Amino acid sequence: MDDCVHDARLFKAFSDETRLRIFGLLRGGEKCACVLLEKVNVGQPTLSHHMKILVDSGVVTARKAGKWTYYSISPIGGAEAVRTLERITTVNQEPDTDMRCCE
Amino acid sequence: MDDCVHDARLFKAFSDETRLRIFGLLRGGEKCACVLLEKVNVGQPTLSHHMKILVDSGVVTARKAGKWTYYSISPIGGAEAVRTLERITTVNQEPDTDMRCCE
DNA sequence: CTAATATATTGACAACGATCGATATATGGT
DNA sequence: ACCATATATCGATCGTTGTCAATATATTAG
Repeated sequence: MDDCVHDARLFKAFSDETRLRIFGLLRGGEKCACVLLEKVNVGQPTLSHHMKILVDSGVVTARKAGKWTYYSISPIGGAEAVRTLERITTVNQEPDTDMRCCE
Repeated sequence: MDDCVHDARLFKAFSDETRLRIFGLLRGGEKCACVLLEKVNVGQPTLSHHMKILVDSGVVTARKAGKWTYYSISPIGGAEAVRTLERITTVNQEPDTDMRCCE
């Protein structure tokens, strides 16, 4: 039911400004790493580091073609992340009993 | 349209295991800080620190009553976070033009 | 007013993460 | 085989953040 560790790692993928800028580019469709590199203002090893985080958390997929690697948003991974966030932020129907504090 | 800085800060709220455990408790309804303190395994200053982050990012609301402070999930803040994540992970209808790399 | 309780703030510290330069690996062209 | 290009990995650095102990503030009870 609640693996907070897993979910925390998932949302860490979205908690960095550079990675969100990468998402902004990938929203326009699949991109080669070299295109991302010239649009995002980080060095090549740093981009590689970010792409690994995004792929490992399942929200981006990598497709290797020859020398190049193409990245795109995973619709499934994205939808799962959204559903996870919905679950986390949704209040239960019947509230807890006996969870009041002193007073 | 895209303030990555703002969004990154929003998702940082969800990127910590302890804060997700707090959400798990708040899903059962409004809770006093003292109840959260005895359920979550951190010290009082640390809990206070986490609650500040959650309130500042708009996903949790604080209600002060006498000595006690009651926290609950903000349905509006939560829904906004979900919509933000939906936007980020949704691929555009018509792809970018001229964004291919060499080859 | 004083004491007790609830929460917030401060300061310090350790762990983590983003970044870079250097280097390694992989692939295709000549 | 050699070279150029694309991406990954390594090691170091530095800023960020989660944590706690100590202290401050706020509120209620007596």
